[in-house]
Amino acid sequence: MDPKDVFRQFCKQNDMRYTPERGLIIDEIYRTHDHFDVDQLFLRIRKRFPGTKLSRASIYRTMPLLINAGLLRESLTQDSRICYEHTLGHSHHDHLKCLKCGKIFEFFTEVIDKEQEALCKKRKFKITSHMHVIYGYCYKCK
Amino acid sequence: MDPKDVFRQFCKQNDMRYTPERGLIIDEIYRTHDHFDVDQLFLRIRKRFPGTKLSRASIYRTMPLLINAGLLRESLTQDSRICYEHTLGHSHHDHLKCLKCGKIFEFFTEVIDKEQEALCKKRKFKITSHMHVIYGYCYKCK
DNA sequence: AATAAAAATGTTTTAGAATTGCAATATTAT
DNA sequence: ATAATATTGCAATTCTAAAACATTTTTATT
Repeated sequence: MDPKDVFRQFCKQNDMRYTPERGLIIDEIYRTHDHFDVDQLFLRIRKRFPGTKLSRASIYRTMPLLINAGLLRESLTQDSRICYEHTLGHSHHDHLKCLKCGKIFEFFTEVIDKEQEALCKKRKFKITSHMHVIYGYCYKCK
Repeated sequence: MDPKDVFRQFCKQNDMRYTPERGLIIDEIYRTHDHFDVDQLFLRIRKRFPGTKLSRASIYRTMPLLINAGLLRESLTQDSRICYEHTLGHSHHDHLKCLKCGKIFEFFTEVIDKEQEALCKKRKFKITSHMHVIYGYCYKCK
């Protein structure tokens, strides 16, 4: 399903407007599978569409909307900036982060996932999301 | 082993001074098992010892020292503030965080720990630390 | 004990990301 | 077309964390 359609739907349901700026933001977010922060996204859009004058403020204001719409989630924070990654068609995963080169690798294991669920069930804790990051050195840097 | 002794040792080894302020900070950190951020710690010390005039700056400067000394680690970030928890006598664990009441629960499972190690071995990734937080609603709030 | 050298402290600034206020603009509904 | 309302961009503000710097405290040496 197209993320922009999802957001159009979401806008209708919440008395919000699907604007060109928001469309632009979603476009750029879904153009790649990379993690990004607000400033990087801003610069990427600038570069691709030198004519537009989309402001950082709009991006800041749009992020929580996209999160609520289920299109985006906060990912692992780098250098004190909040990082995001899109969720549609991007299967669930967690991260390995190299402390030397800064590179981020994704991982997923059934075992951990199942164990998480079992654990929460036992504790009567209703999971909505989670964050799991392993820090260390990648095969190149260690 | 007493955390203050550990830090005294650490100071000796690194040409640093064990000052009353640092002692005060360690005392307060080890008085409870709670997670805390710099401001909370500052206020706690203020309250307990109204006479002292320890500054936030000193606490900010002391945190990395305690981390290097192995007494403290960064824990889960709340509301954009860095949170810490002491490590001595506080066995390794991860966190469940309730999105409603804000309460933090600790958990540990052998299975997840082992799986992490296996996964990193396979990928030739050398682990130094990790962060694993599950968000959701606790048994009281859901 | 007195003094010099070094480290740590508190106060005040600064840096930077994120948020907000507000006037201007764009969109929607009538 | 017009009124009502949401969204935008800019500028100003907030807030945490980190310096700068002069002062105080501690240590080492005599």
